Amino acid sequence: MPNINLKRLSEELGLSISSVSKALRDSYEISAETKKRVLAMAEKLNYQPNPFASSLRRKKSITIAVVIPEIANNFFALAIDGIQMVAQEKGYHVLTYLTHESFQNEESTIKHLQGGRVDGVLISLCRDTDSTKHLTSLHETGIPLVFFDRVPETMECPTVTTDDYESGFKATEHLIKAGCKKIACLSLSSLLSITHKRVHGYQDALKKYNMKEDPKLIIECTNNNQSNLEVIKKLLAKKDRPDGIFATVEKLAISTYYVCNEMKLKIPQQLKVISFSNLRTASLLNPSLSTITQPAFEIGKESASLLFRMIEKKTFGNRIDKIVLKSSLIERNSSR
Amino acid sequence: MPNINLKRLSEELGLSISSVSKALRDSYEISAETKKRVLAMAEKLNYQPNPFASSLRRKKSITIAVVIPEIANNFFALAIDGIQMVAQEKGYHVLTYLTHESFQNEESTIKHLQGGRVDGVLISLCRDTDSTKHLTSLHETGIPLVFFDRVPETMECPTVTTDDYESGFKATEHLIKAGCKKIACLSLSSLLSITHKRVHGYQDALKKYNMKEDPKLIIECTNNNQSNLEVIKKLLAKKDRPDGIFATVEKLAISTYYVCNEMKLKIPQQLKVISFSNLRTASLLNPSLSTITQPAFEIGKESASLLFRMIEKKTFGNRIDKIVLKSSLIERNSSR
DNA sequence: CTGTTAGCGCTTTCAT
DNA sequence: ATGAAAGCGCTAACAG
Repeated sequence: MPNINLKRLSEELGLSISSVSKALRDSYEISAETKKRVLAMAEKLNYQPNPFASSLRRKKSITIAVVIPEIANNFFALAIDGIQMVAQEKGYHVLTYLTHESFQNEESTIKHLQGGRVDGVLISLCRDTDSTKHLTSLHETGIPLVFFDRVPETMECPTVTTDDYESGFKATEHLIKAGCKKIACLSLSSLLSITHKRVHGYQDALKKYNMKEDPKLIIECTNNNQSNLEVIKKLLAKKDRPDGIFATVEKLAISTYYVCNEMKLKIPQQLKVISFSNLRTASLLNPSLSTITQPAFEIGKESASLLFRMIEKKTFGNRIDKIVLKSSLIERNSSR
Repeated sequence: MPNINLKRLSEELGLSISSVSKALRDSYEISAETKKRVLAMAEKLNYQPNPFASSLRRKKSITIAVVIPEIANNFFALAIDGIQMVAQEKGYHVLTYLTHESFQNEESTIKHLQGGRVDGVLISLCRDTDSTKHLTSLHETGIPLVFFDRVPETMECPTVTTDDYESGFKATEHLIKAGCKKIACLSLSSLLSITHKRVHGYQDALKKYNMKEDPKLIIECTNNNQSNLEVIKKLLAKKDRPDGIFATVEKLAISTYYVCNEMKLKIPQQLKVISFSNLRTASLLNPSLSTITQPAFEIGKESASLLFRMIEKKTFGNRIDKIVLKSSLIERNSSR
């Protein structure tokens, strides 16, 4: 902890503590002359205000929290980048919490945040979240809360998402047009808004092209990578294996690549794969991969901007913003 | 901010504030009976302590800061994952700051942290850092500081790094053994410990195999992606272009892939590339890529563990830890 | 324009 | 075993 505080500064300057405080906050009550002296002395002694004293008194922390399932994930890393950019502009600090897809972690994190440690919370739900009690409880304490990407489906709240349904539809359509007759869909969890909607788009695309939907082809994966690999392997080992795969999240696409690699299945000749992915180098490393790329950085920026509007009460009364951004479909020569 | 505090709790229970406080901290001065009552009431009213009051009083924040150049970067994302894991175990909060490779940002961030907002700092320097004044200043306030990966070379301090010199040596040797006659080296900045050491390894490998070192083949890149692309393009457009490239950081490898893609240069037939990379899927997407992979997650864990040892004063007096982990060289069929 | 004063909510002696 | 009281460092009325 720093040992040089307002008291010390004021003694050094022969001023009262409050005058020094006001000078430092550039109050109109203080003469330009004094301000200069104070600033100079603060600089000289390398004065750094104690943030806790200030937060305690002013009842604001100049800090926001970001709660996400994981960080070693291109989407979330980019989103955080966008969030940090906005936060930095506003002079806010950013606390990051990882839930590792565990509802328990999410719950306890949110509970801790009710202590007033932050002025606002950005959150992307974990795959197991099936209750919103902790979230409404946080909301009730008056702390602004914005959901991004993985949002609750049964709660009125501000959200920033992408066009999941449309993207799922288009991705599937892409595979159909590329000649696929049997398309599997890898989903994370039916509880999750994103996969739920993406799968719905998949189903409707099949319907549109009069392809019958086979429930066994919609595979709900777990949070265990090993078991996901096995399930995918089993799927692709079948004689009548699918000729197309729609992976609703990047991680499952990577698992698919891995299995194909192991089984010597050629993409796209033997299996066409399309996935949500923010692996920006994927098509550089393998030019035949089609992806749906979310504007992750923009999602981060939009979410943070919305949150700050709420913190600064610049958003009206009980208006609830729902921002939807567009993903981009990057089609490669998978039809070749 | 929460409205339910110790005062309210104590009124509800008919106890004094201090007794309630002690009960919640499980003090031996309080009877088991009372503790139970207090805990129950705290639970019932969903009491969350005000972290600022506590921090102000106890002069500790239960928070650490992580200062890194960027987050949309596989190495740093994984490192943060490791850091968060340890921090979470210890019940600490994690503040993240991005410098975006700007020395100014780094300086002002470090300066802010002198206010006592955190109990310790983990930092990986930005490419332009050429002074350690801000760092020694932070150190002098008594806040424990651990450097990881990008560490200062002119300052006695605890560090967690990988075997950069050896890896650079081996990577270059790999290219030489694969038949390369003219090997270029893409460096980020000579100010940076990691690239400095990696380039040194490159130079010594050339020496060992009696290949003359051409200073024009050691290319110091900038923080501007566009201009890096142009430099690489120019390098590869030459009639006597190199037949091997050693990229000291992942970003430059990706730029290289990109240029090769554009110029229709085949990797590895026409150009062998090896790079530091934590793009775990690289070889999945293109099986001919060789990489040096750093144990990023472990680096994060080790750094955080070391920091906590320092915070808890479990590390002796003026002992300075220097932890070096090993990278792994993943050799692919680039010699074919 | 400057100073005095009363807390913010919590921890921690020190009494009882 | 419990309570009274001081104070962490800062801000914001309110006086002067």
